[in-house]
Amino acid sequence: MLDERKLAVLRAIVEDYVSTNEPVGSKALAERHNLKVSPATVRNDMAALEEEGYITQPHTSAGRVPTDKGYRLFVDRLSQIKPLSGAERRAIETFLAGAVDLDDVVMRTVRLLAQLTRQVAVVQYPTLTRSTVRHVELVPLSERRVMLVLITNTGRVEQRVVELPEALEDTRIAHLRAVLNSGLDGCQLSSVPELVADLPERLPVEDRPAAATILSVLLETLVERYDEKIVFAGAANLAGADFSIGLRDVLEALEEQVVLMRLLGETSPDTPSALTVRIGSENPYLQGTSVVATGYGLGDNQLARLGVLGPTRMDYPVTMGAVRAVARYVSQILAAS
Amino acid sequence: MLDERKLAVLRAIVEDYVSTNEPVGSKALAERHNLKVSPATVRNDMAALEEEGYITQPHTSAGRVPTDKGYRLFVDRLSQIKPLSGAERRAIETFLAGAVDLDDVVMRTVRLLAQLTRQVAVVQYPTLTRSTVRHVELVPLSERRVMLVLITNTGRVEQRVVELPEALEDTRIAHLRAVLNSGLDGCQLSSVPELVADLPERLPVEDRPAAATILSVLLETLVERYDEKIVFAGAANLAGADFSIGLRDVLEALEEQVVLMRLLGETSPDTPSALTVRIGSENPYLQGTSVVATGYGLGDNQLARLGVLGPTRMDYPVTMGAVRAVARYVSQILAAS
DNA sequence: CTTGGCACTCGGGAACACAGAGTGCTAGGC
DNA sequence: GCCTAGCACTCTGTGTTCCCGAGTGCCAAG
Repeated sequence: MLDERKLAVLRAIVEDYVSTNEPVGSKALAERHNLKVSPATVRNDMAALEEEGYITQPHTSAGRVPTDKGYRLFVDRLSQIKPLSGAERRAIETFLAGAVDLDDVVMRTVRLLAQLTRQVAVVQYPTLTRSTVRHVELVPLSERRVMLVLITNTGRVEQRVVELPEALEDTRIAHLRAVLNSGLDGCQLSSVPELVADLPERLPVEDRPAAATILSVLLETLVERYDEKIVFAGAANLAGADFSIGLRDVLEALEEQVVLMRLLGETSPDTPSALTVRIGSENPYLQGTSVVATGYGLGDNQLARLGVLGPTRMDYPVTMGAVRAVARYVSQILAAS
Repeated sequence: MLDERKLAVLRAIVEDYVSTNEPVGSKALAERHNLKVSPATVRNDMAALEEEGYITQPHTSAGRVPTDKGYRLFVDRLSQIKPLSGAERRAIETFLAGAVDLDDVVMRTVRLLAQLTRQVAVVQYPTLTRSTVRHVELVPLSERRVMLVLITNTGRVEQRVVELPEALEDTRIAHLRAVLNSGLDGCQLSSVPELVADLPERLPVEDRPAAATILSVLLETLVERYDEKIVFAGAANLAGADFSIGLRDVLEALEEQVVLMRLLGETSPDTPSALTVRIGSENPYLQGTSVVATGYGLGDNQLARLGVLGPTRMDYPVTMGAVRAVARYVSQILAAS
């Protein structure tokens, strides 16, 4: 049905349309790419491609524009991910290496990605769920108040102030701390609830109320952050772009953690570092936009996702290259720290 | 020069223009506000106001539009800050009260302010400079690595991983921790550098290298965050608005911490809770926009600033009311926690 | 000082024509 | 059987013209 040349025509249409933002006609196409056939032949192929739903014309007698289905075919079979230049790679490396803490890593990553792709970049904070406990700290603030600090292997720190039901001496807090640490150190966060279930029973009876309070806050901390923090940058890049939906809708979506979360999608367990590309209407949450995303994190243990959001008319090979590269580098940084 | 009626005309022009977004003519003006004079008289007054530079006409024979100078006079002398409704106040209170930690307080505040004003809201994190040390914690991570945690009276937590020059036993870390806390507890952050200057000398000589390393990181933490974190929300509200400069420029400015910082301006030491209003060209960093900002924080000890950014054509009385109210409530919340 | 009258100006929308790009179709050539 | 050249057709976008109406400034009268 679609021979080699028709595919070449489709590829040429996508490339031209992406770079010029204008419907591409048969004549210009035959000239710019050396297809070695006449415009008339190209027109026949275009008619076939349109018949199959890969391209469409905005109005009679304008050039052709790829449909979502056309972009999909392009991404899946007609294009190759474009690797970054050496200069870009070095720039990424040095820029990310300068980060001082997790906040800084995430912030730098999202800015970098936005700048590299000239799109809106979205980065999810490393999820607690699969990370492990590195340390639990209890800091007495006053007689009846304790600060609970949870440190994970990704460098994330969560803290909560806990109001105790009764005063607790420092030595008893120290004991509790020791018990918590010996029980939880190195464990996956997701397994913490089971591990602490019977903990109060192993304590002296007079410590149990305080321990129960602290534990309930600890569990809350785990649950609350299940739907993770997520940040974006590069909104300025939306200014020029034209979406089929309103700019306002896109900006609103960007400020909704939940929507962003769904846009990034889920990491497939078998191929954690694969790139996910959702094109236009394939995207259920924000039609008219495309999302390129991937998981990142420590080794195979992908902790979170990052990606970019842009108009359907996007340079997919370049964008995919940038997303993949940034994901790799930030994973390295996380592993090293 | 400007009698009562001319001022009334100016006020009417500002109010009408803000609500309709169209140049306002003499006839409509005489009708809508009962000025009890004829359009012709209004025209004479308008001519005088234009002569003085308070209003201008986009083109010959269109209505009049306030100039920056006109808005300035309106804000200073012709309008009253509009208090929020009871329902709004209660909504603010309950919404802010639900915050779990400092991040959450700031996040909720900025969203609230954006929603309330339908503009872009900007909130600076409470500055470290004037806040005080509540606790310093050293957490041994491994033999040669320690996590330094700094907790302030505003609930802010800063953490850094410190690589030690040599292994250090837990008991010696505990001792160092005790020394640090007894020396710094309750002190203003700005005075920390002096306080720790001679600290290594008071320690056993074998602890000094480690102590020096830890202290240098501690000081870095203070300095690094001097230019504070700052967040915004409500970018979607820019979609409808028309600035004299490009939307892209505004969005870019919003993502630059430094620019945001300058936009919010500085809190005057004598009148810390006063509202700052910068109108259009008065604003050196982002012409064509207006900024309404104020300090907030604990009592007279204003810690940081918050405000909104919008088009020059903005409902100043309402916006000022919202900014003032939110600043008060968030100050309360901070004081209580 | 205010008011009604009046001529003037200018922006914006409607109607219109036109050029240019692109198409589909058909007939002829390899 | 596929490719190509030619041709008539169909759009969109742009530039032009025209006209209406809102709004003004000025003047003379109350």
